[in-house]
Amino acid sequence: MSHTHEGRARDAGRHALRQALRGRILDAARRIVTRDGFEALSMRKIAHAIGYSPAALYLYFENRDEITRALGEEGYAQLLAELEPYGQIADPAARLRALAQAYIAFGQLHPQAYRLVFIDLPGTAAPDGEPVVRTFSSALAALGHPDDAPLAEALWATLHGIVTLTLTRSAFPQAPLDRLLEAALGPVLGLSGATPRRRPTK
Amino acid sequence: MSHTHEGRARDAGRHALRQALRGRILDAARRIVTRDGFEALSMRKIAHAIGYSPAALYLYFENRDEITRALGEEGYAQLLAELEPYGQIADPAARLRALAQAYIAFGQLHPQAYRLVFIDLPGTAAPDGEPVVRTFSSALAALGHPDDAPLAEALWATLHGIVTLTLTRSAFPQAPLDRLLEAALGPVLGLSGATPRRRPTK
DNA sequence: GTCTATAATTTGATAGAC
DNA sequence: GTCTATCAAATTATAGAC
Repeated sequence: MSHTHEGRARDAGRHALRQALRGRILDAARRIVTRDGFEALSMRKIAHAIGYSPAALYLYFENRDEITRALGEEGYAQLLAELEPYGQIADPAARLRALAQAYIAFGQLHPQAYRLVFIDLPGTAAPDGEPVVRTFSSALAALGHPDDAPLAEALWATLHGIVTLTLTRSAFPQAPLDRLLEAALGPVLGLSGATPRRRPTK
Repeated sequence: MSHTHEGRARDAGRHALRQALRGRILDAARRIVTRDGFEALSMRKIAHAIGYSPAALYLYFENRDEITRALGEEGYAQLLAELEPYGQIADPAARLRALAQAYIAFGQLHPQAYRLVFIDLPGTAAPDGEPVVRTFSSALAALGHPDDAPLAEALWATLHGIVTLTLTRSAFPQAPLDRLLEAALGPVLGLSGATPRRRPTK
């Protein structure tokens, strides 16, 4: 055991190198998934992408699953990070609208990442509830729907449905996205007569 | 060429036998997908299940894709058939509610079929719009939302989101399903004060 | 029509040399 | 640490005998 001062320093160096290589492996894996989808990911392709042999990967990751799990957590964190700034908007209606738009935009911009996190990988059960739902919950509370968990989950389902249908059904949606969002959020945002952009009755 | 009377009769017989075997192949394939999921489907397993060699399947189907395509169309038709009776309900609100419940129930009862149709297989672009959307559209029209295509698509997205999140995220939903549905449909069904099952203000 | 045999790939993972 | 070589399994699909 190398528990001298020099030993510790050496260990720290090795650790940093190890982390660096783990990072390169994940980078390569992410590129493959982003470009060709989750199905196309294989240990061989990752190894080839970083100029190593397939066997070398097993020095840094237990197996393939550990790599995909890391990618999934990364993607989920990225989504939350993307939403975060919009969660700061003061006006509740504007906040909810912006969050919903950002959620859908993430799905459109990173379709493979979205698939990976919400379709391909088993849902990592969060301890204190899905963070996405909590984000929407607080916006809903500010809108006069305090602690309306069902509404928050329904809203999430709607956004998730819009993203996934867009990803998998070429003919969806027929209507423009902002009309869809309006239809989905309109009722929540309020208000009988306050529907924006109503056609004049002629 | 056997274009005699007897020849035609023989052809008809062969055709019937051929169709019967196609049916047995699809039955076996459906059982495999239903039990183990789309990923588990292989030509070998189908062949083994019906007591034939893998090569024999290629006499009845061009390739694996033709089989999965058939399964997909079948599953979609099954969903529509399941919805159909509820589409006949006279009262518009009851009709919409029943359709939504039936849609979700289908997803819960046939999770692998639902995955196959709406996740695993590329969406078969229907010529005159998604039949599911048309079903909801007509119910919405009867509810005072005539030709509100965005609303119908948003509703479909919500139901699709509920089904797929239930399928893929073990912790979804937290709220009971009927509360979710209420939250999703409440605004569409009407009505400011008409929310059913409201808690007494104490 | 059906089967046997097999080609051509691809995969995850490991043993052992260096 | 890294690589070469390889195992053990799968897969779709086809050629050719019967």
